[in-house]
Amino acid sequence: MTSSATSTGDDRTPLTPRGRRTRAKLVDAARTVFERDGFGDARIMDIARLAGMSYGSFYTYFATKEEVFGEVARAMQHEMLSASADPATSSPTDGGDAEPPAAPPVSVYDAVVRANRRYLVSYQRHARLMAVIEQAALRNDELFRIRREVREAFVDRSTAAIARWQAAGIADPALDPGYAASALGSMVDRFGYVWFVLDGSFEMDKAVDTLSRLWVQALGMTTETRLPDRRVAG
Amino acid sequence: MTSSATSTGDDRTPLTPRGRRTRAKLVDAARTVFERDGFGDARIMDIARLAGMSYGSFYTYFATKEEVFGEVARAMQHEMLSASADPATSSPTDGGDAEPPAAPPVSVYDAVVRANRRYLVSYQRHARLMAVIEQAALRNDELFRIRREVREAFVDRSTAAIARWQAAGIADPALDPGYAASALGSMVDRFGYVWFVLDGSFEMDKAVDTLSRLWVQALGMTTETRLPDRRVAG
Amino acid sequence: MTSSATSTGDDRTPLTPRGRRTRAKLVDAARTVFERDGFGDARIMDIARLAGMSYGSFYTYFATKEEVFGEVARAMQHEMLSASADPATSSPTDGGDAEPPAAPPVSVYDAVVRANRRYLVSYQRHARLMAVIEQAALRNDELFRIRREVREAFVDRSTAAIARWQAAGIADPALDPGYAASALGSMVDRFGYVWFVLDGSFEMDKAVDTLSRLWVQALGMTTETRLPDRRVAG
Amino acid sequence: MTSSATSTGDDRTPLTPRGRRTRAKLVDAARTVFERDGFGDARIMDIARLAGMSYGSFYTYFATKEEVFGEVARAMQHEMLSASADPATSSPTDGGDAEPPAAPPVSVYDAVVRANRRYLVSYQRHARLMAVIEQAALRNDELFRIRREVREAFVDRSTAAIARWQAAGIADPALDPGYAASALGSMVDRFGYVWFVLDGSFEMDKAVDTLSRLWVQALGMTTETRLPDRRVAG
DNA sequence: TATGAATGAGCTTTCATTCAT
DNA sequence: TATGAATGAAAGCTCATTCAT
Repeated sequence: MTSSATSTGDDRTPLTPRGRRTRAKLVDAARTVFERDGFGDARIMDIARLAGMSYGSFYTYFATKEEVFGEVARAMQHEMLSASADPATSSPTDGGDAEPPAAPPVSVYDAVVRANRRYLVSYQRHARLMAVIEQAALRNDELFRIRREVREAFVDRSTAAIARWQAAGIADPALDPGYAASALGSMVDRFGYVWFVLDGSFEMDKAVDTLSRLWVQALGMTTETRLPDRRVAG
Repeated sequence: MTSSATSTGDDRTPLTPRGRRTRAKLVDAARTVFERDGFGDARIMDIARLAGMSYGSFYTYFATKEEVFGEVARAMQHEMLSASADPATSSPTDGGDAEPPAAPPVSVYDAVVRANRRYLVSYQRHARLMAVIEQAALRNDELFRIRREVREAFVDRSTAAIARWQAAGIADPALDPGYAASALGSMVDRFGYVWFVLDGSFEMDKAVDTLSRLWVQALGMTTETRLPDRRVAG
Repeated sequence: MTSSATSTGDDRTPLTPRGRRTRAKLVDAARTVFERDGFGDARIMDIARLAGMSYGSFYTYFATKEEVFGEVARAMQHEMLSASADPATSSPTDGGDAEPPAAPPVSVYDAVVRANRRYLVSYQRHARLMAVIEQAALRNDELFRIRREVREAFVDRSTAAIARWQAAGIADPALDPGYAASALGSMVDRFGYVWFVLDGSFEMDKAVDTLSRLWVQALGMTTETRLPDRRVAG
Repeated sequence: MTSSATSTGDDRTPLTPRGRRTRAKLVDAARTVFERDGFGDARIMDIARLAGMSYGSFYTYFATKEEVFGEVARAMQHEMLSASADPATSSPTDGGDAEPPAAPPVSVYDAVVRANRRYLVSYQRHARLMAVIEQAALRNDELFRIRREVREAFVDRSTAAIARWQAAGIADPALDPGYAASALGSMVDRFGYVWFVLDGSFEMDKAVDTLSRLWVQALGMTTETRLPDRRVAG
């Protein structure tokens, strides 16, 4: 259980539509079971039973529990990643899938509000599973690596934005952009955890406003500070 | 008569000094093993062996694996709690055990710096175990309760401080103190996790400075803002 | 009307030429897999895959793994049996399929040399499979019976020859023909096993010469002893 | 199942007399079960049940089925090896354990008779297990190596004896001693197999006499040929 | 016929916990 | 108390065989 969550090389790819349906059912069921029980306590039999089949069928599609978990985890990480674009890099064309086109933000605060709301909404949907992945990553090298990469992708975007704002003279120049990005990213991330996993009681609009206000003020800006012109900063 | 043993109803409570020593060895060993392997993968046999005894002896002192884990967890939470006093409530008399007496902070920033440094230093020592407890808490009601209580103790102190600062007119009155305290507490907490558990590479002085600066600025203060007079606020 | 299918009661008997070809492919593949993995570790799936078909198809032709193994075993025993004719009973007309007609042997030694060479050459081709059958025969009554019958056919031929040579006054009369035939048959048989299965290093001509020399001398003859007239002995 | 039958490094050596007794019971039971079912079909549960305990206890003493099999196999190989001393190397002092001191053999035939009888008696006791080991050796490298070493020890002794007899002018100089030793060893070995495993019907005295007579005559000697003086040959 | 998905008996192995000494 | 042997519930995984298409 220490090294890898990838396929063993046995070709278990289903060949027929029926097989694909069955496999999808298993992945769905696996997600539910992992959310409920965590990785270690999840039972293959529970997954199969929830998917409405005998446990032997699980092995028609996956060699190990790790394998199906890796699939569930990768799918979720991808969703989280695409669901949250950093305000500094977001542009009118890269909005999320189902989101209605909105007017581009003019203030830093507006941009941060949008990003934080998206992140928290996404977190709400995935909270339990993220906690489970977090756990599992501590004992599985591949998951650990994925976990770090995802985080770094997030933080790198913020780091660049902060540096840009410092260059534009609107953010506190005394702050190290990397440290600050990591800290502020942690703030939102952990707030989501406390809220949705530890069952804190918060209200969405107020949470988004508070986090966003803290975010911009922490960097030495106000809720009125306007976004700098990207063409100048880039 | 050195072995003045006090009898209790619980027959697993060690009565003699020798028993107490043996029990302490087991708790130490358990902590090491839980840190290394997590709760689920920790084996009683490893704990007993590390404590230098046969694993049958474990059951002389603890009824189950959960029991010893609870003890390890409680001990750690206590250490964490006492090691980190909120800057707003800290006074010259409630400093940590071995800490040299320092001049009382005059600025909010100084107070926050002290608290954050203490928290991070403490986190460094307990990082792995905290991650393990976090994990276990998701599946164990008592641990979950402990976890929330500790967090609330932290947050409550910060909440009170923020409210006080708002009342004193030095902190942004638009912020909900509870939300802000939770968010900023999350920031420091999660930063520690990223640093010490996910192996981020940071440097202590810079980390403390950045977190503290973000903290006070987020609340609408500066690194120069002076602490209000407690006698007025209380 | 090329597919003149004859119907039988056994619904697994292939009726069409195409079916017969498919079946033959399975038997070939089975032999390869049994040689490589033994009976217990051979997997139906490997057999089917090697035969170039889905493993469900296997059951169109064979009801069980035992069944296909029995077929492979019987085919091999037949090959071994026909490949090695005892020197005493061989005549110019019963030579193997592809063997060029040779002058009939005049000495016992010549006849034994021919038989032993044929046996060893045949053994070389079948060594692994024979070992596998030997193994399986210990747990399967039918295979066990086949195994004994084949052995007895060999030994009976030698027994008769030795008795004839004793009657002709050229072989040691103190020997029991049955015991001697069994012992000398064992010698050649086991030599083949050691050579081809246990990977002993021998050289064909020298091995044949040594075994044949030992064989005739053991019976009290020399490499010069001439074959008696069959008409007299018969 | 392909590589090794050695211990895993976990120390499962029993520490108390009770443990040693239990372990011995398991080894005995394992031998019985392996003889009856072969290696592949032997069930840990059957072994434990026959030893009169729960199957969990098996794992107190052995990590795997391979491990206990290796122990059974090694014990048997050792018994076989010590039970059969080659006539050429046997001296009045190295007789078997329980054998009454006998007058030293004066003829080659006498010496061969003794060795063959001992070998067959020993084979009779171990026949089934030897067959099982033979099988298992084909799929386990360590057993395969042991198997070859034991065989080579046997054959080397005979090879040396034959060479000595050739030097002394009493054995056929046309024979390669190594080939001849391997062939004649195979003869006795396989005869035992046919007799005791395939249930041939033979009678001990006659079998020993026949094999011994064939042995000496095959080498160009008679039942009267006297042993050469070892001091001269050595 | 051919396919490949579905099934579940059957096995190995782990390890928390109990118990006899 | 301390020891370490004994126990068996639980789980993972394999693969021969059945079955729907």
